[in-house]
Amino acid sequence: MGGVAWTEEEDHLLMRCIEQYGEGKWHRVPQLAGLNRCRKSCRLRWLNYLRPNIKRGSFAEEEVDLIIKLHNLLGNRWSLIAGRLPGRTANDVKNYWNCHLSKKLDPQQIRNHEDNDLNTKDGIEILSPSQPRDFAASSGGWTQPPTAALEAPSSVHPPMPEEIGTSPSSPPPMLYVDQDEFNNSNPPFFKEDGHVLGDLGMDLHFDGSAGLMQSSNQWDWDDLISDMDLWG
DNA sequence: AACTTATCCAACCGCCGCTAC
DNA sequence: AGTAGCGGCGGTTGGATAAGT
Repeated sequence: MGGVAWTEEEDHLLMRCIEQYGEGKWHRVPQLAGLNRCRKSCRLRWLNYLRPNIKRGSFAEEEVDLIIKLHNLLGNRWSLIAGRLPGRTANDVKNYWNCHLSKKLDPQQIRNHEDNDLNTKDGIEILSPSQPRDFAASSGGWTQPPTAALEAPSSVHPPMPEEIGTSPSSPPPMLYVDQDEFNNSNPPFFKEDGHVLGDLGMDLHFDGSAGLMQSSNQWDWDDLISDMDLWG
């Protein structure tokens, strides 16, 4: 393996420690469990192998399908993708992608898959948010509508979740969308007095002058991006 | 049977954001 | 405001095993 493999005894010690003290406080786990492992190794071993209800074995067809869709939406955000696959870990999903899908699916195949599903829905193109982690610093963020959105108003641009609602000073989440698209759209934009009421417990407001949508409350942007999948 | 190559996947590494001080 | 410590994440590594020659 890539590193020193865990022994049965080590697994036992770790499991007993978690049972006794619970998850979290990983910095204390090696000491509490009497393990000669770093906090990260303990956490990883627990999350990827020892945790209850972990599904092992090959991925079902539906799971693979979902991985492809979610990867299209979320990029390499394996923990988020894994969150939508009960019993699967981020490492599992990542490994599966790297071993199977990234090789078997060339870009054109992935594009075809997207076209058949949710990426071109009612003329609204959902772009993959595969932005760099230092997106805000490198591009100045999206506090102003990006030029591309103005030039291509039919696009909806999901911003990076990291840029949204992560601190009190963060601007509210926004979607840039053309007003005609908004006015003529079927779900996912359920309109009511200028507000957009999806089935996600969100209240989105369309600002026609700015050409953007904005939420009136804090909500999980990752869930929106993921749940767009469910609107199909 | 022996060797080489490809594949799989558990584990490690380095970085990031958050929080407490 | 600056910093250290922490949890968490994604990328990469490398050993085991399967498949091919």
